[in-house]
Amino acid sequence: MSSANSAKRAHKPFALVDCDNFYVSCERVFAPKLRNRPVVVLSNNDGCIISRSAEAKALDIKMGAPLHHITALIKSANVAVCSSNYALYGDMSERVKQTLKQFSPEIEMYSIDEAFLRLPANPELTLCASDIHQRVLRWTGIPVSIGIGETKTLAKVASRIAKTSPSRVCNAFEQTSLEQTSLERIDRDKLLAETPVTKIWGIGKRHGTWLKAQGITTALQLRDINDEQIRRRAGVLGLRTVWELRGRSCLPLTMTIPTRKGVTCSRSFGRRTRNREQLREALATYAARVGEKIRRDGSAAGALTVFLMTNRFSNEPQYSKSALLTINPPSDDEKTLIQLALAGFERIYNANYRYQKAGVTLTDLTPINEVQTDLFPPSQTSRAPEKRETNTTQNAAEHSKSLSHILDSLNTTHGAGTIRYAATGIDKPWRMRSNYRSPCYTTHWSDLPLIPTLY
DNA sequence: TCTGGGGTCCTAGGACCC
DNA sequence: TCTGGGGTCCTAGGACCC
Repeated sequence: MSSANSAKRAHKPFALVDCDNFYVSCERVFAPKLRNRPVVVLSNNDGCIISRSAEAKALDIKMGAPLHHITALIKSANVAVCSSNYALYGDMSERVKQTLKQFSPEIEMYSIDEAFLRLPANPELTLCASDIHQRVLRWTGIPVSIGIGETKTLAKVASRIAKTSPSRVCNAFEQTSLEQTSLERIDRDKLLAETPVTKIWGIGKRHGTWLKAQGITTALQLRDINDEQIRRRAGVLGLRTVWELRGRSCLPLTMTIPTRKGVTCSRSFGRRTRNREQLREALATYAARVGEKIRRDGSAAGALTVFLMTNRFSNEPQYSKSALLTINPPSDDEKTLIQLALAGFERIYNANYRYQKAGVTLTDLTPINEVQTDLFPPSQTSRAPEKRETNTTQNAAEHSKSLSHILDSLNTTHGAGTIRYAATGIDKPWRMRSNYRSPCYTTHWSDLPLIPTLY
């Protein structure tokens, strides 16, 4: 089969730069005592493991393992445990991005810990990748692995191999027109043969199981599958993955941040609750938070969804319900969003269940300055006495909107939650757990690391 | 007692409307 | 001989990603 060789070759290689054990690496930058020992970072609510150091992986601690399942091992192996600290990780991610921009203006931050780069065609690709590795490590303290290929999917495959390579680089780009000088270039068929089909970007559990049933267990076999067969089963997305494995680039670099379709804030509670007031407080809090997010983006929401659910792992009766409310005209106003969330809550609340999780989603987002105002506002059609009243109503709406922005600036300057609506609660007994939280070393003045005086 | 959160895209059935 | 059909909205869930 020569499809890999006959496929049209992309002009410039894609590199995937992937931070190693990113959250653990961030924690280690400012806490050297965490180096050379097993470390794990927990999900929100201190629920399960979402990042592991190499030492923790060696202990066979699994990704996604619930903390309470491995408490004995944590203790016996002296594993350091951190709650997640997204303010720190987001800031470190930005530093990595700024460093990578030195190497190519064509960069896509794909996730908090991964970036695709389009590198200039260069006979010394492997050397260039080593430079990237060195500089990111020196400037940010974060170790990265780098995979290179004709397509994003091939770069991903290569980056997985890079993780186990001493140089942390795997170059799978087939350079025909350029002089190949690197000794590290890998035979791509061999690379694909070593990659289990379930490790390919875009192939999840379900499709992986089906492929195995067809006798397809490696990336090499998937690359050579019949187009129609994969399209029928996995749709155009599956077909695209196969073409990408053949070296035909279907997924371009997206350098502009796509406008978001929706924004969600949802949390599991510290403990299950059926308490109406607590649930209202939680939902008001989540509504306030999504409001903050869209105001930061300069968007207004045209719809709000609120949802409640019971614990899916328990034997208790299950209940999961959502309510969608339209916001007309679209708004970013905190008070409006809180009121709608609470109205939605009243539609779905059932006191017979204990709830584990709740959330608020905003959708139909439009730029705030493009929001259509009402074509026939009451003030234009009503007579004088009513006119005064509607003006008052409109003023109240304007007032409330600017109030939201004042809240934002106060909370930005003086810390989150400085000023907030009383509906969001005071004690918040439903709040999630976060018992092992590290300081916000890089984003809070009060958390700046201090260097002790030595004399 | 204890099992994350935030996304995108797709499908599918029922209600409802013209 | 014959039970229309095409659109949107809502809700729910599946599949995938980090």
